[in-house]
Amino acid sequence: MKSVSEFDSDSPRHRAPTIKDVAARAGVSTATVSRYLNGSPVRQAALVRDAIEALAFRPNQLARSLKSGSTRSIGVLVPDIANPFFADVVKGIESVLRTGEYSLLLCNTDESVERERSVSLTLLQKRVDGILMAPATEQSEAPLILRARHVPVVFVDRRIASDGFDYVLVDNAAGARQAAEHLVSLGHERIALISGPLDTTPGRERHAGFEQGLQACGLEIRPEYLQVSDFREEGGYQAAFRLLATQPPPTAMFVANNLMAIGALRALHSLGVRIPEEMSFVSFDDLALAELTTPPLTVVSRPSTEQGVLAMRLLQFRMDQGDEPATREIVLETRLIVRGSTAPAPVPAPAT
Amino acid sequence: MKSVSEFDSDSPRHRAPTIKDVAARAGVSTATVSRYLNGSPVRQAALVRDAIEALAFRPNQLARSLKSGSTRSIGVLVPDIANPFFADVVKGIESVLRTGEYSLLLCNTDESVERERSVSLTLLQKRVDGILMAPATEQSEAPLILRARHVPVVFVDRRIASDGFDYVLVDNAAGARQAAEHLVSLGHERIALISGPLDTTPGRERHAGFEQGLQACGLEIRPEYLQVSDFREEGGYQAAFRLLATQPPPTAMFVANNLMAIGALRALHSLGVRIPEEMSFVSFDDLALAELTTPPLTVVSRPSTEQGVLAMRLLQFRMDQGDEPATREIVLETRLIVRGSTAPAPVPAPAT
DNA sequence: TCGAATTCAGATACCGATTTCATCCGCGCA
DNA sequence: TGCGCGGATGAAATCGGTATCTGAATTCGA
Repeated sequence: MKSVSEFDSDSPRHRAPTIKDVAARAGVSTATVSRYLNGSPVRQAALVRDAIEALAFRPNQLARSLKSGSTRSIGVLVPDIANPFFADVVKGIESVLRTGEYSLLLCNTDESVERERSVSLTLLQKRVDGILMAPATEQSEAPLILRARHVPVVFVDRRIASDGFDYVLVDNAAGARQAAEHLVSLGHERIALISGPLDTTPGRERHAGFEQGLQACGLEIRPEYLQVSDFREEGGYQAAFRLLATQPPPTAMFVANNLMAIGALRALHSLGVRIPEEMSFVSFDDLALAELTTPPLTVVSRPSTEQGVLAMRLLQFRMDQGDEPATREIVLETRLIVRGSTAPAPVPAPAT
Repeated sequence: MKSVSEFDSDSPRHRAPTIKDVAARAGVSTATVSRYLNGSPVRQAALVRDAIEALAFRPNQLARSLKSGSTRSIGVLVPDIANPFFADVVKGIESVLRTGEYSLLLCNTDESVERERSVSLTLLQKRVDGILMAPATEQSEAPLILRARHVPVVFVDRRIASDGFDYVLVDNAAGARQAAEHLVSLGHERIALISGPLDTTPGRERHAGFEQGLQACGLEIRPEYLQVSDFREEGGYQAAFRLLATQPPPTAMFVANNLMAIGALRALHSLGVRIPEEMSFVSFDDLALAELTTPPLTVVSRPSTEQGVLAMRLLQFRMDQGDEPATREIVLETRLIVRGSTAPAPVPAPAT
């Protein structure tokens, strides 16, 4: 083999230039280049700058992170990025990230604890500086693994059973209660509920809040009017179908999230059920076209993007503070937006 | 200061265990542990396994990546994750990732070339193995920087001016043409267009396709019926308002994406314009509630999630193949879904 | 003009893994 | 019993940066 020293030293085929290449070109040591990069005063600054420019050198963040212990990246675990709510949350997170140099590692968990676990381990290996997550269930163990490793974790929208974590939540119970009271105040008595999984915070709290709201008005939810579903469009579709098959059918329904609401509406639509004449309809979470449907939808709305923003701020704080023991919990307000999909009950209840 | 050697060596306060800790505990060398981790036959396998178990050791991916040159992560650049289309694309990407051990670094570019540039540089420093992006404009320079560094890049939904890249696109022109022909076939002549930015592929192609479609039917778009907007909801709202102020107003409109369509619908709604009696409405991209509005919306639909899946597959291929020169271009079909928001023109055109 | 204080540069250890290379061990066979 | 061989092992180099330590050069005051 002939000598290829020229190739070796001068034109590293596809190799990204390293600090060594810069040092050689500028005629200084790598330590000096490193100092230049980090703002220390360097006499030959001009030479170093030119060398960096000429080679289009970009310091390898991996090497930096390995030494410094900080990767400047955070993990975000959401059940479903195609759910507009979580897309909004992620957008909120992203908008705060932007100010710094952090990156966002996004993971879909598909509501699966198994996947949540494996993804958490991967993030652990990748040494993210912090994690924002909406756990799959309240019994998720992944967060505990993370805490054992002292990775800061902030929960968005959902709790887990064990405490000692930071949270950014919304007042699900109050929102659902408002929805219940609204329906009752319109004279409804045959009221149905399409719930989410009861081992998730929003599922449980919205369910409980709605029942509470009814009970406060002296009503109970009949078993046949209760459908526990899965927060998915298809689940909402099926549930609505089952509800409509009961005799007599309900005159009002509350659907516990946006995707199930879409599914339920599709079902009502396909059965030709008129809203609100035959069925009053309220759901949790606003939807892009909610005010443009006919009738426009009455919903329990909440600040989705803000949930993301606040969660990221909390995580920032947590990452800076290290092991501050006090935990923080932010609970945002929901708002009932009454549009046209709810109306007085068709057969007025007898007055007391 | 007193000696704290016990702390140093025995109870590493918050430090994650390293391969060295495992080696010490198992009484072997780090090389052996490494070999065990990578599947080489090791005599003391049981001891090593126990040590790993006991310490809950997880190899530091940073160190691995530094040595191997592969980070097992890819960057994804989208203009707006809150746009349901891009959320679907990302979900598609994610679903392919899942099979392997890759992670996804998500970046919002907000349609800004400046932000796109800075984010690309960050990803470069993070040494991602590949990048999927929907460039902000066709003149984006970020991809060229990436190519200079030999990072595989696949474009989703949008092109850039320079060639030599892989693409997963949809046939925007055909979709827009179909929309145009559909409106003309209903007898419309006063047809308006709300376009996206013309320096983006979908903006340009849908615009051109729609004009072509009209021209093929012997129609021209009147200047006052043309609004070039920005793919955002607010932009669509404004544009629709301006269109409705013309005299005479158009009897039909085509809106070039989902968010602008929502904005435009809001405007029409607030002005009390009846659809389809006074205005036929078609838009590009399906929407979650599109078939539940009254009337249900006629749209040009396309396989969003599939675009993500295919793009990720292409990137996988590209990352495996290295510097295969041949580029691939996948163009998916659109589909016109005629629902109720388009109807015959109110004043029939005189027959030939 | 000399000595002390201050800067700045270079050599080198280090972060936590992988990998090469030389060594060593046990085993089979003569 | 001795030799050779295959396979497992440990020491050490390496990836690309940062940080410490030491030595040299500069500056300043006396």
